[in-house]
Parts: sequence; C-alpha cells; structure tokens
Amino acid sequence: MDDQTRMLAGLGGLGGLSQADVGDPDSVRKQQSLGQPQQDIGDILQQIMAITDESLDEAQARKHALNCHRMKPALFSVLCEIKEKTVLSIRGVQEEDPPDPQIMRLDNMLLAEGVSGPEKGGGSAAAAAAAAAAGGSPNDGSIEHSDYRAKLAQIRQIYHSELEKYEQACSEFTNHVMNLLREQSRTRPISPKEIERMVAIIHRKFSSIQMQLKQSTCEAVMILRSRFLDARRKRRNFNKQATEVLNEYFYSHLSNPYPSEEAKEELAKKCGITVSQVSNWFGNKRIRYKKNIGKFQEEANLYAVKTAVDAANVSAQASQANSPATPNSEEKIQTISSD
DNA sequence: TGCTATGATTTACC
DNA sequence: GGTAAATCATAGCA
Repeated sequence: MDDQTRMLAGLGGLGGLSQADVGDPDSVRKQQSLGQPQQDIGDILQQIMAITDESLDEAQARKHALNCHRMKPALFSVLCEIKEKTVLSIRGVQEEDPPDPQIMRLDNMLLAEGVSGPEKGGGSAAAAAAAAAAGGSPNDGSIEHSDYRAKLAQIRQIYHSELEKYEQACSEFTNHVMNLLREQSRTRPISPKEIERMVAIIHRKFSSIQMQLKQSTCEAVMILRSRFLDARRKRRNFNKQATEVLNEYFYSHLSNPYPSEEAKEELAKKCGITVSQVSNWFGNKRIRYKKNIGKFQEEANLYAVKTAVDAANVSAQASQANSPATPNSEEKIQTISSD
C-alpha cells in the first residue's frame, strides 16, 4: 500500500469515503453530481494529485481554489492527525533525550571557575585556590592574583558575548523555520506538534555548537591556570635575613632539626614566607646537610659561635636584671605570697 | 655560558 | 600528613 492510498484509507471516518470511490475519478465525479458530501473530499484529493501535471499558473489558481475550499480545514486536520500518529510511532522514543553528561560536566566546570553563572569576583576563589596549591609567598601573590582575575574576566566576557551571539542566531533561525512552516501549513498539513518537533531538532543542532564553545572556554581556563601556576613556580631566593633566621634555628637544633608547627609558624612570620616554604627549606636543608656534612661544617661552626654569643648576651642581660635592685622571680613569688 | 646553590615538586614510605 | 630522597628549574655568580 503506498502513502497516498494509506492516507486515503485513513479518511474512512470522514463521511464514509471508500478507497474505490477515491481511486476512481469517474466514480468521484458521479458521486459529486449526486451532491454527496464525501464527493467533495474525493474531488479535492483528485485535484491535489493532478496538480503536479499542470502548468505553474494553473497550479497556482488551483492551489488558491483549494485553499479557499470549505472542506480544507477538516481535511488538513485529519491528515495532520494521521501524520502525527505515524511520525510519533517512529520518532517518539528518540525525543526524550536525557541531558548530555558532557555538557553537564562543562557547565559544572565553567560554574566552578566563575566563568558562567553569577559573577563572584572574577573567579577570585579559583585564583586563591591556585595560589594556595602553589604555596606561594603572600607578598608577591597579589600582582599575579589580579592578573589571573583580569584574564579570567576577559575569558568570561568573550564566553558570554559568544553565547549571546549563539542564542541570537538560534532564536533567529528557529523563528525563520517556524514562520516558514506556518506559511507552508497553508498548503500542506503541518501540525503545531510537528513545528515543535522541528524546533527541538534545531535546538539540538545548535547545542552541539554551544558545546564546542564551552569546550574551548574550558581549555582557555585550563591554559590560564597552568600558566598562572607555572609563573608561581618561578623560584626566588629568600633574603639574607630570612636565610640567617632559618640557619640559626637549624644549627641550634642540629640534634633534632624538626621544628614544631608553632615553631614553623614563628619562623615563617620572622622570615616573611609561608609555613610550607619553611617546611621545604628544612626538608632541603636536612637532606643536603646529611649528604655533605663536611661542606656544611664551617657554616655549622659559624652559627654555633653566633648562638653562643647570643646566649651569653642574653644571660648577661638576665644577670643584670636579676641584680639586688630588682628581685628575681623566686623573690617575686615570695613577695607576692607574703602580701 | 657553564657551574653551583637553592627553592619547589614529585614519589615513596611510615 | 609529615618526611626522605630524587629530581626539576631557575637564580646568581665567575
């Protein structure tokens, strides 16, 4: 059974028009002359099928006549219904697509990096996280931090402007297609559902372009991040005073050169570096000292002397402080208790 | 420019 | 999670 015959068979409910009636033009004309309502439909269909054999002018005139025919809306409604049933049975399953996991991943990443979603300081959280991961000094962090934020803001701006362009193009194309289909629905049966389906197809096509945009934005953020981290990686020697403070602690605790967390914090504060830098320094120092004690002997002696001198100075100050004019702590306790 | 010193990172171990 | 050991990468100097 071909398409036309199938469609005509489906029209059985509309006035009891039989396939034989429709298939035979003579029979249609005969019935038309009898004034039966089904003859109208048969005639219309016959004219539709014959339209391709006619000249353009004839066809236009015929089209106009058909458009104005009183039975046209009913016929199109039935044709739409049949079309809907056949199309839905084929495509219905494909339409309920779950959200694309890749798009979801990209969305989550762009949101976490502060590129999409509400603006929250141009991704300062990400910058701070990157800085923390690098364990960089708090002193030089601000310049690179603001640089990172500026670059991220630039990416964000490009992303949003491209997204806007994409949405505009998508909506323009959708409107164009919808208008076209509405226009065509005057001459061929197109249901609103079919238009909706077409819109969904267009959106699916455009979403693949959107995914490419999201993907390239993610790549740009990744490159920026790695560059930012690489920049933090650049080594800068600690200043002389900081190295001296660290060495003093190291050589005065040579039997156990493992500063506690509190000591590390204290040293970090004194040297103007981070606790993790203090840990790195002690880690490097321990292993390098152990590997080549001979080389570090001179340095060790130097700091031993320095420590001894400092200790002597402290004790001299203490003994001065403990002179009869000022009572020592034991005497203080006694004084307090006697009160 | 090559060498050494040194801060940072990585990997494995406890 | 802290540390040892190896390694990387760069600053600084002759």
